[in-house]
Amino acid sequence: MRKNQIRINNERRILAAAVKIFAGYGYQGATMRKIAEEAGLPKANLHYYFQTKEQLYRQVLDGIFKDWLAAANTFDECEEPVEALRGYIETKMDLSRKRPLESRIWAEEILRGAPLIQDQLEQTLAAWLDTRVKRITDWINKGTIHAMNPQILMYMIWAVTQHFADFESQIRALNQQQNLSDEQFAEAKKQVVQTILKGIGALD
Amino acid sequence: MRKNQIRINNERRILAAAVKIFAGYGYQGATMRKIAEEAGLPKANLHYYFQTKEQLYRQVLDGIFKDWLAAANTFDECEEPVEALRGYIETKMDLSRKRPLESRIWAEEILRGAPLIQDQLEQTLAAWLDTRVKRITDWINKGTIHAMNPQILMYMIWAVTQHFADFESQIRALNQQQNLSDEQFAEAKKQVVQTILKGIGALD
DNA sequence: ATTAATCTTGACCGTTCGGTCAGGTTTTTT
DNA sequence: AAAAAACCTGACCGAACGGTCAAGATTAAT
Repeated sequence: MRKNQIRINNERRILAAAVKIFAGYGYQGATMRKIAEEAGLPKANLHYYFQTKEQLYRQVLDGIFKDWLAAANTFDECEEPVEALRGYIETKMDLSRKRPLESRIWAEEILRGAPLIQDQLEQTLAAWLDTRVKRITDWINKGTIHAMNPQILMYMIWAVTQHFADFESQIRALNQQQNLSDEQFAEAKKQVVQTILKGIGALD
Repeated sequence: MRKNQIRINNERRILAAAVKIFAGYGYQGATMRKIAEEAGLPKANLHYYFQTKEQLYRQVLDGIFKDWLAAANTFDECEEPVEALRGYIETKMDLSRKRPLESRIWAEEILRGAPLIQDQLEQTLAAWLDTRVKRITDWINKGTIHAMNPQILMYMIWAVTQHFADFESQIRALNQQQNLSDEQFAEAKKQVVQTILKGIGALD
């Protein structure tokens, strides 16, 4: 069942190029020509490995979705809200720092109304969210954090952490045309964690 | 200098249609045909009022940018951080609720690297941010709120408030395929204000 | 060594894109 | 009422799009 090495290599090359181009131009703005150029392959070759542009795009989205869900590991492993939420927020911040392109592709897909991943959102992501909501509800019932709507808390965490990837160009324009340095980003990460944890009453 | 009423009417119609189509499909995905259809005018007529697609898009962006900046009125008028920030956050939340299309167009523009509005970000928005940063710094020096990076606080506010417009389709998928009701949105608004104000030490 | 399977690619196709334009109609000015 | 200005629009254009295909090159299986 192991695929030929040639296929493995070329599919990886094409997917990597597709991530760059989709992130930079959006689904409609990305063209098979640009992706082919980025991958260093003739356009017809792309259609040999991926029949259509939409199919290629779907595979890119699938990869992103898996990273998305995997980021919750720390959340699940820790008992107390401070460790669990700090770990989750930090992991999501690191993901925004290391894979901003993927975050932007995801954001654009949602922005357009999630035409291709609505099912996954309603099924997989909804179930994923449900189990985390239950854990947060437990914390609230124990009085470890303030009473609140757990879903809205998750939205806030997603919004803030992904903002540093999705709105990178705006942040750069407001930071003397420089991307955040590692030090600045570390400061941002710390402040985000601190503000949210304090905001929900998990600290002090 | 007053323009003909015909021109005023048609430009408004076209701009309204353009907002819908640009928000729904993105800049590249939007076509002059779709905008013309939405406006109920022949395509050639659009080019009579707006020479190019890019020019039409620029005017849409300009309108959004003005609303963006105007939302800071409460922020400027209030003396104390609790009133000022609560007012600003609530205004931004209301804007997300009432004009989600505009928020999405803005988000997509930033996502693509702000190719058309980089200058405005670096000039106007940077100056705008600067004066608000100074006010927040004053509060910090007075000890009214915790020590922190004011810019990052603003990023957090923007991220969270705009998330409810930009990621509406994701929120809907996680809310039994229903958009947030007025009651749910009011709850979200309250929780966002509460979490941020508490998070920066402005409450208790 | 031969066959079979996989991979590669330039040339091509129908469609749709943003944009143009000539010529007619309507509105405003005189 | 006549002239001028503004407005309207079907038909058209070159360019670029996603996708196809036949024929050759390369690799794997026998």
